[in-house]
Amino acid sequence: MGSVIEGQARPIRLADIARAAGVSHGTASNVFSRPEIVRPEVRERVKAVAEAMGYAGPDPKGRLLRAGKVNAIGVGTTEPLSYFFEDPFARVMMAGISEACDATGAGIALVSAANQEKLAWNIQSALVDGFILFCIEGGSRLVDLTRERRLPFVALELGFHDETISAIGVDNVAGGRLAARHLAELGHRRFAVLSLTLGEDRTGFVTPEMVRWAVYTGTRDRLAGYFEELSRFGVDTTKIPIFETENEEKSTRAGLEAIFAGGERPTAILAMSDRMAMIAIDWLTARGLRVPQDVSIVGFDGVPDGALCDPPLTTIAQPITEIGRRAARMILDYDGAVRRETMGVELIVRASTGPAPKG
Amino acid sequence: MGSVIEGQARPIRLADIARAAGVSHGTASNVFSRPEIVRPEVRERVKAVAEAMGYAGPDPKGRLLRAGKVNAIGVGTTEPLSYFFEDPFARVMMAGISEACDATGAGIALVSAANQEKLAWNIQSALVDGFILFCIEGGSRLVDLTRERRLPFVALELGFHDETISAIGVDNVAGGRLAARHLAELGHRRFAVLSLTLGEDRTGFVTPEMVRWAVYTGTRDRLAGYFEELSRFGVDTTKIPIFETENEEKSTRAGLEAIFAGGERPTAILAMSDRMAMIAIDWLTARGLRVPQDVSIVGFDGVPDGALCDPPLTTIAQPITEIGRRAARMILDYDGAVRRETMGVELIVRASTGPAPKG
DNA sequence: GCAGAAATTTGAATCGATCCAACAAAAATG
DNA sequence: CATTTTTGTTGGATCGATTCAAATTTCTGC
Repeated sequence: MGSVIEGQARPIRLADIARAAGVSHGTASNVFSRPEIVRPEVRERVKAVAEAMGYAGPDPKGRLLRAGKVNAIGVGTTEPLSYFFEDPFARVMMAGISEACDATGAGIALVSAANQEKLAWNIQSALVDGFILFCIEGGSRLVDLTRERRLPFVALELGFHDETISAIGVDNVAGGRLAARHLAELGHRRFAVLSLTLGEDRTGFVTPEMVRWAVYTGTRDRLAGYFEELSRFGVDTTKIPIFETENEEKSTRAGLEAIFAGGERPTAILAMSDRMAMIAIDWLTARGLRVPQDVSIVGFDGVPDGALCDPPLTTIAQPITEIGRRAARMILDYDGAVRRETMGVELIVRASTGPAPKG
Repeated sequence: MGSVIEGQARPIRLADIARAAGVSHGTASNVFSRPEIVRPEVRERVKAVAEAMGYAGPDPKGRLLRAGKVNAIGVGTTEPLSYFFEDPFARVMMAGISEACDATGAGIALVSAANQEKLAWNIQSALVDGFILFCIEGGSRLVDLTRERRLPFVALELGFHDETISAIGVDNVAGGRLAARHLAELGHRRFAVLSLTLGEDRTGFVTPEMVRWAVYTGTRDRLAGYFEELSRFGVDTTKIPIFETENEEKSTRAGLEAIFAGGERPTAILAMSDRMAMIAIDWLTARGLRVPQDVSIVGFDGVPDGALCDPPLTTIAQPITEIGRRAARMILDYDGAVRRETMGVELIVRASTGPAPKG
């Protein structure tokens, strides 16, 4: 009796178990969430009934509403989800985030979406206690969207003027300086810069005017660091070509074409990411230019791949894992305060830089 | 009036907005989830009130309970979370999963935990519509735990006899054969096997007896493939040393030590993962043994790193990305059926294998 | 055998939304 | 102007659990 022909039975709820076992839902609930406070006899009976009826255990959906905390942190980006598993920088960062999450048993929810609209929806409906945002291209939209959720969040890279949001990044000016000084001390005087994006959605040569209006202050600061230091060595920085790329194959190669098309070829390249630096090594080698004998290259980031490529890359290393760990901790230990942390960077000299060629 | 001294205001609910705007909660709900059915005038008023009160939008926790679907798929493993970002095989697999998720706008929740107890809790309380399980070490516990959630799930690698669970993997016997034939045809007659785990938590040499009782039939099948094919070339397979590792640095090196300690050194190594194969190349090179002149090595998996190492790795490539895509699709398009898919593998000849040394 | 303390159990309230049948108002039709 | 249609709004029921004050049962000690 009871259920009739009914083919598809709907899932069993805790209340069904309670009824079948002849106890109140309160008690049934306790059997699962605080078993020690219910009399052993009753506890076993309820468990037996649950087992017999094929109860899957308290549904987290229901629990969640009452409990409030999801115990997971969301990691958002405007790139496709595969970015997290393919980009070397993201991977190291995620490893750091993972570590902090593992330590407290929290989960990680990856949030992204192809188009603007879906992204908004996904951010709005992500079941998380807070967000860590990879603020690359389109970062400001992402931040705006996230802000509306009114959940704690941290931006990776303090790429915004906005002091009201928590962020964690590195001392970009110092990094720029370190890279520039290293090359200048090796005798280089003719430079080119492979730059990350300054504003939204564009690539190509950059004018000083555009630098002034940069949306991404991280990019701007690295440039500032490069130039301040080079000036001290008497280099005329207004002559240095700056090519803005999207930090991937195509636009970086285009940038190199453009840079080497000119008459006065650089002997040293300042790349704002290891990714671009490695693409540059590749491009140069393919053209018969030797690294570092003909052209020296300094990267930025310090991803593990940089140590493995040929020649191994000289770079400005960020404490990527540590940044990830801290970002996760900020969300996990959120106390309502806005935190902005700046981490130090380190010059790692490997084989992609050498003395400037004579003449 | 109303709220008094009260420092910490509790978050605004949709009902609060409805009251403040003088509409029913039904209408307020519609303003956010189906704005087109509410009169523009009312809609704007409610939105204005929401804005003014600092409403964060409908809380997904509430929505979830009613909707039932989370729109996210869980990916579980017994390894720490960083496994997903560091292991090359896992990364390619995740890229495939990501692709399928991106296509439908679903999210990915990473589930793991250091200890047994936490893992159980995390699986039980993961907010997902289904699971994809990385069944490596400790896979059976993971499967048991997941089964209790009574959500759809797919095991990666059909590493279990159990025909009642959905799984997707490759034709391990065929893969084993392909690898073995390739080496045999190059003239090799003395072999050694670097094996993945057969049962739980052990490393060391393996006896035929143990192979018979293998928990992980994937491992067993690869072995079977190796041996069947080698027999056809007249090799006495009972003499081939099989060393079981945990697919990482330490135990693999230990295995190589053990294998090369014997008098009769192999001229060819069958490794059940690219990871082990690459560690082996490293180990051999460090001992002054040339690959492939002195020792040939065939890997298994076909991870991208294999093409980049020195010498580039000959391997049995699995369609890893495709497996990931299909696994995700199985969960996303779940229809209640148990599906078991077996994908083909492919021999990719690169430079880690060559003719057997004379003598 | 009984008062009082301790241990369990109960059931209503709550978490924050969505859904839908019923109703009301406005617009279209005859 | 009465009647049907169309369009919008309402409020109760529901999703599946947890919580907690109050009620009940069991245990102690005398």
